[in-house]
Amino acid sequence: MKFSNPFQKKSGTEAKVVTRIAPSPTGPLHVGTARSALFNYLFAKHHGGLFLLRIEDTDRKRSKKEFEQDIIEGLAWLQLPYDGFEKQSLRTDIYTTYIDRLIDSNKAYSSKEASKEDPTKTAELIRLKNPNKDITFHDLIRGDITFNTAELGDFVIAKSRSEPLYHLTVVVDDFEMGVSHIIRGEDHISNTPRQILIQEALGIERPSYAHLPLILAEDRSKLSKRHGAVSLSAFKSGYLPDAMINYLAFLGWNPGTKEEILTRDELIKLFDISDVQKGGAIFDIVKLKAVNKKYINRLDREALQERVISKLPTRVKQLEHFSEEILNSALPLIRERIKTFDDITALAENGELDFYFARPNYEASRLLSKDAHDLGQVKVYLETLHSILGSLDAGAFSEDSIKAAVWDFATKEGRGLVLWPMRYALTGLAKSPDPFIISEILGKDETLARLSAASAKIK
RNA sequence: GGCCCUAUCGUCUAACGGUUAGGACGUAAGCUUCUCAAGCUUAAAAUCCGGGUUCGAUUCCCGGUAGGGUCACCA
Repeated sequence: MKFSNPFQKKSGTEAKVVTRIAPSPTGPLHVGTARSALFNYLFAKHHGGLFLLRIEDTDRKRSKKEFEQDIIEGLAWLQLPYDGFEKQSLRTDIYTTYIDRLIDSNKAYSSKEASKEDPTKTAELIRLKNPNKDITFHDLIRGDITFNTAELGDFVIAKSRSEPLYHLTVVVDDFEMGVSHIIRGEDHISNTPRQILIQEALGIERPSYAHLPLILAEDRSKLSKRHGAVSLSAFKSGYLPDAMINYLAFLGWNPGTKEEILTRDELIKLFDISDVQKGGAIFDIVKLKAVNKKYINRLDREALQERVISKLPTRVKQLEHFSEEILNSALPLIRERIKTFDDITALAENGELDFYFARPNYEASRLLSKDAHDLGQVKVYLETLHSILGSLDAGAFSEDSIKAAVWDFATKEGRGLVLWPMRYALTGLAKSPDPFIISEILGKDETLARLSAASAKIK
């Protein structure tokens, strides 16, 4: 018994590489599935082929529309477009045809057995006649793998003619959709011999296989819910999709280039399935953040400003001097302080951004640097600073000119003794960017005003 | 437990029989405008163990050990 492949016939893609991901919508899109999608995508595009998405929702009870949505949105966020889409719940008739053929050709049989759910009832089950032989298949990453299928028995391929089960639907769909390369997680290795048995019973061609190493949690166990953020959607608010793609691509794969920040086109060009690692890799959020930072550094100013504004708590946006102009000049400073966009919110909540938009509040004694004891002296410094900066041209009130004007004086008196109170007067913070750049951002008038306010605090 | 897969710095990895075992992240120290951040420089840090094969093993083979996956009328 032979089946022709409808997909290949109608699209004339005989020699083409076709890959797919086949998630079941029983949970949100997992980072492991996302990486699987990436590798399938890279492999297909490297070979000028097609990448497909198939929702495996034959288990009606566990499948949820919202999870299907999450999977689709996740792929959209990552910008991994698929060239075809199928949903198994819509394809029952197709599976029935194949089940009938299997039964008609005596490769499978219907059997009445006690139901597993309710042992008092009997249920119909369709089982494959197992030829009980060794199956060896070639894995593009691991080489030949051999299983003795005898221990599998006559396994169940459908609950009834109209209720196909996973192994049957995968085989049928991969064939019907013309999938040439099945690239999936290592946890599917032991499913492969069953699926090959079904292919052989159907007389259809065996696709190529590649089993990806698993993404592991810190303790080297399979990454799962109990290890925290494993849903891709958890990364949408803080991370750039390109950064996620770049990081995921390098988890279990490496092009051997010195550069580790690569564009999508470069990844596609360089991707080679045989370079994929065999051992599992720990999902390292710290490294992900480092990659994300590199991408944030490359983000243009407008895009960054947009992200910053969306992350700022309303409390900060309501500060008296808040304006997008000031925010824009503070952007480089904010950029170098964040690894994810969520860090912006954290910064704001810690009060580290307030000084840009409001006069700081603090006790006069805080104006004293670590080694200083004389507040009266600080007052003199503050007044001197005020007069030095006051003589500067407001139009050229820049980081460099401010620094040039203040530097000699500060060096003569002791930099810490002068610069600490200057910075504190401007920010009210023990830790902050340097006083020169802050003065520039604040502008001449506001800088002078804060210096006066500080010296006024000292009696 | 059966079957299957895997094993290089803490982590991600390079090396495809011959290297002072390289890089990145992280860590430490130093430098750079007071503090912080960023940046730069430097440092510490690995071939799981035991046998083979070979003139020579991170690399090939075998065994052990360890870790992982899988054993549904889920996918």
